Amino acid sequence: MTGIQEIARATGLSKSTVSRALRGLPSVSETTTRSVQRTAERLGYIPSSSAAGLATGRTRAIGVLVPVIDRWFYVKVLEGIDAQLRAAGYDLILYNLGGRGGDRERVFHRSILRKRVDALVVLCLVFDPGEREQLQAMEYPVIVVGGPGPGVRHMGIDDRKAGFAATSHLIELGHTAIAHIGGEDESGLNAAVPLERREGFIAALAAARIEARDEWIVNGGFVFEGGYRAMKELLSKPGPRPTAVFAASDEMAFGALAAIAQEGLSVPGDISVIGVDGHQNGEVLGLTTIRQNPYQQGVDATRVLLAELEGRGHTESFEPAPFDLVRRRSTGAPRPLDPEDSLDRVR
Amino acid sequence: MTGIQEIARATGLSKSTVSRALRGLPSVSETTTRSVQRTAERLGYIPSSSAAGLATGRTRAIGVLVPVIDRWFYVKVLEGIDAQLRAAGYDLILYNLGGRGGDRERVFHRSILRKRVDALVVLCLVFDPGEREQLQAMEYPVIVVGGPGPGVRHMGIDDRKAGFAATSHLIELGHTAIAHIGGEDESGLNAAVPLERREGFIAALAAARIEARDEWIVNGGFVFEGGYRAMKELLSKPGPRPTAVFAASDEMAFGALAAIAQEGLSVPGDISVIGVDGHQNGEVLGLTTIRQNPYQQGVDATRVLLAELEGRGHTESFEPAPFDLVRRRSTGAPRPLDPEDSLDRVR
DNA sequence: GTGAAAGCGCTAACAC
DNA sequence: GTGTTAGCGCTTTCAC
Repeated sequence: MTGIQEIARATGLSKSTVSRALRGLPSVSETTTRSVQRTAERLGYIPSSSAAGLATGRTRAIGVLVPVIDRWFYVKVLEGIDAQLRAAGYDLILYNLGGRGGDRERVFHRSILRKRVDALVVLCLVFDPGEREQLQAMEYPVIVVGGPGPGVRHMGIDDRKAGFAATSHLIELGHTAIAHIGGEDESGLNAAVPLERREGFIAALAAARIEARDEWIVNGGFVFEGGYRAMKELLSKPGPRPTAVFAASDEMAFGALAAIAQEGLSVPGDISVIGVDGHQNGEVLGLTTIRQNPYQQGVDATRVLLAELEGRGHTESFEPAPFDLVRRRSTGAPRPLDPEDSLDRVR
Repeated sequence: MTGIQEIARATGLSKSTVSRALRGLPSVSETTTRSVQRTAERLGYIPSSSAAGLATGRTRAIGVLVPVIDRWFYVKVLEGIDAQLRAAGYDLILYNLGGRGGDRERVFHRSILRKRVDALVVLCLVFDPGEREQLQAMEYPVIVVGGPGPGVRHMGIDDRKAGFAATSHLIELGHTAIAHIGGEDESGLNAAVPLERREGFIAALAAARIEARDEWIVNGGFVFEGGYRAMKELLSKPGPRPTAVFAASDEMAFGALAAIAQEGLSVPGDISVIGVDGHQNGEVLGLTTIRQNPYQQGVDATRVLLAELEGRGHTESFEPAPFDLVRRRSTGAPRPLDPEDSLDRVR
């Protein structure tokens, strides 16, 4: 009900001065500013973001486009973005594609295009050419966190290297029978991350002259339950059993650990497990992992966008985000070979 | 760049007709509507939500206020809200308090109060009187999902009954040495939920004439790691060991299971565990739980708000949301007593 | 340091 | 079914 106008009337000032005072512009005398603020408070003034948005062309809101919400990585990035936005006084509009086929069309055609936001952070999505065109068309800054895609700059770890590092860790421990739980991300939304981690896996094997077995590469869909099922599948296969598993995410690794425990096997005695992410629960569970910092990635991405909105600089590409190996008790050297095998060797 | 005006010019129609056509109002001829839409498409027209918002007083956005993001329950409710909002063409603005002390002030004074949203869904928060006043002041509909608080209507399960049901299940199995992992929600934001579940626990014990032991009520902060630590604490205490544990959330129950496994004890042989929530991972892990449906609660809450925004009806209070007991392998009868005890009994 | 006036892009009476 | 006319509540030149 109360607008800037009423405050103007009440203070005997003009609308413009009130507006300036409310925004804390330096061109207003301190006395005036204080008086305006008091009056605003007293009258219960509530600014209208629509009006301000219309006048300035800025919404002071940033959109975040996520494939699905229910995933550790996305939540952590979201937290980082949110923290940064809060500090800057921006609001966060959440666009959830909601999994496979979760009408991207709607998001691209209706929501995002409404000039609701000043910029967009996209998590782990690869765009089709039409969508890229759309993004280009609205002129605001866009940044992808999490998986590289053609035509859009992105921020995140080098997933191929991460996969390589994880696998190399297992190899260094002496493993040669190594499986991989990866997968099409079940949300079907970004092929890049799972693919690259798998490539790293295969490259590491190749570098050690270990043959990759197709039947030891299974799909865990990047979720706990998927990791569990994938591990069960690996354990139930005829023939030799892998002595180590590289899971492309910690959540899948947790599932794998659950499956292993349920089968009465021990970790790392029977099987070593390594994940990727640095999920906090890994500490308690003793999961060795390739740790990254999605929260920080969210923070950094947001910083870049905010800087651009304020007209300071523009960055076209970024250093890969850092990751490191955290050794815990889920990985160890493989069991010494069976007696007969050993004898074979000795001969 | 392109506004409704340009379309008017290009089609030779008036601004108003274009506006109507764009919104698909029935008072416009089909021919006109189609022509307008084509032209809009051709010119790459992007509507301005600020302008529409200013003119109508509606933003077509709904705010969701969460204590923290990183929690299964909140994420599920969020998913439900989001699905409903998408269907209705509304955007979702996420206000994250970000844990204890996560400047509520900012949210209340700056963001929400900017008329950014038409309505507000609040997850599990209890407001202080000042905040309630604020909420009242801005006239839009508010609904709380998850924990009852004074002065605001809410939707969710009866947490006291849930706690009672969980504990009763353990008692029915024959347990009398029952511990509780609950806690101040570490985000410090809503006392109601943990308190009520604990009350239910105590009431169930009382109903069975079992004495509640203070040292068997421990704080798990509603997170996995907290559940783990709480369980460790319980196991390390001198004196008799509980034969069953009621964890106030599944995430804490998972942590408890991890701790139990790590101590070399068996479930439910040595200790039974029951949780609350119906977390999907509980299926794989075999966790008995009091299942609720936060997704649906999100959907329902949003429906109520949208209905009110469209002027159809207003509901002041709701039936408690349903829950049910899901029996899985984490609970069972306690071990028969020790021989000597049995002898004692026999005598 | 402050004010007057124009206008951001749309919607909503009200006419016709 | 379509056009005309006012605003919605702010910001922003441009004056003074």
